[in-house]
Amino acid sequence: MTEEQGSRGAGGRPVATTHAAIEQATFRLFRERGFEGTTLDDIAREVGVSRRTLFRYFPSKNDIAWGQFDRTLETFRETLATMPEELPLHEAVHRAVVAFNVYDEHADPPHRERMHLILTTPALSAHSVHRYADWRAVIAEYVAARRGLAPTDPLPEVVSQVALALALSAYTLWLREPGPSLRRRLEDALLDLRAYLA
Amino acid sequence: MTEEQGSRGAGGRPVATTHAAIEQATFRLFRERGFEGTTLDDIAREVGVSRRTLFRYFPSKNDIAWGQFDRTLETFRETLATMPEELPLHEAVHRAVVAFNVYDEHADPPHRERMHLILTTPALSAHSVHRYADWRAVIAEYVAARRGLAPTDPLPEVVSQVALALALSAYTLWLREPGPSLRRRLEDALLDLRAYLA
DNA sequence: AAAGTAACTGCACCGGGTGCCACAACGGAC
DNA sequence: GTCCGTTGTGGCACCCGGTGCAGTTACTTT
Repeated sequence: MTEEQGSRGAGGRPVATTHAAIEQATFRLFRERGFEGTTLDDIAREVGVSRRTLFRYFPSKNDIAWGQFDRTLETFRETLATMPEELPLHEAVHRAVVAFNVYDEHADPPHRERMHLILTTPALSAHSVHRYADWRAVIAEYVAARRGLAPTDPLPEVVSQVALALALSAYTLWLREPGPSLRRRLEDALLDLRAYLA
Repeated sequence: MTEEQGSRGAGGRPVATTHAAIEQATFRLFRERGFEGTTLDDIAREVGVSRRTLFRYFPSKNDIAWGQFDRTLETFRETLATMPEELPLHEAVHRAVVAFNVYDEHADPPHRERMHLILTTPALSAHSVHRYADWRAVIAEYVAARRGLAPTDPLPEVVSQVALALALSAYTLWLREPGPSLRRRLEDALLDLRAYLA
């Protein structure tokens, strides 16, 4: 449930809802009526707040689907930071990516439902570019730090783009049919790439 | 200028404009007022048609920026199809990607301006996911055909995603500063990836 | 001149998103 | 208990992209 309201500054009107509550109500509606079939008025009514208030919690309808992704990015950054220096760069990045994606397997709403929604809804898959850019920036920073480069240099750019490409392939295949685990899909994607380039 | 109106069926009111005319007027306005600062009413006025008519030529404001991309995809498909069978798969894909992107270097509006607009405007870079998906599908089909797989199998999926990743890296670097040519950037991206994985 | 046809226009409407301001609900000071 | 500062909420007006529909315009054919 991930309680919110930690360390609320003194005074002021109490909040009427939480990110988590909005997220859950929203997913419930998306499940029933689909993404396009659900208006922000519907969500506001379901949550019990005004439409205007929704925008104080999420900057757009699209963003609700990603929840507080920026929070989990912090975890990702830490995971990368704690990778042993001895590990080859590609190995460190790969392990961190796997750890990051296997991590919130039991999130709420469930990982699979969220990713399925995102990857099959046109508006969401388009909007997600911005979340992916944030994710890539984390990788680019790590690569740049380890190689003494700027995050805007060629290598960090290429590595972060390719890492995303592999992750997206893995997710697409994983969501299409309930065969191998996501972890397995991620491993296989890398193997396929290596075999392809060899 | 790419004249349109080839083989117009008999009868009916003549067209009031062309895709090319709309594209040019639009880029002029984007250059002056920016993407967000330009409304569809502005464009319609500039072109000399009604707002409603714009939607008969382009499905959305975003799509104007890509022009008739689907046409150029046909070229891409043919380029791939004529690659020698003897060439290793990765080599064939790579050469086709390079040829495709160096091809319309002298397009109108200019290649560089278009790509800069697309990659720096948030709404456009998000929307472009759909064009990229079309582009990837062409690659996936080729890979599938050569390997006797379905386009939805792992290898075609991974290869098309990675090819896009490399292309996007190359474009990003190419647009950021006027150093090496786009062709060079594409070559280097692949070299960087190989070095990274080695 | 009339009929047929294809494209354009105008209008009403929907939904996401924003700026602005008034108001509600709390805690603290006295 | 009252007043005050604080902070989130609510309502409203408005902008803009996008769609459905119905009517009109301009050309070709017979």
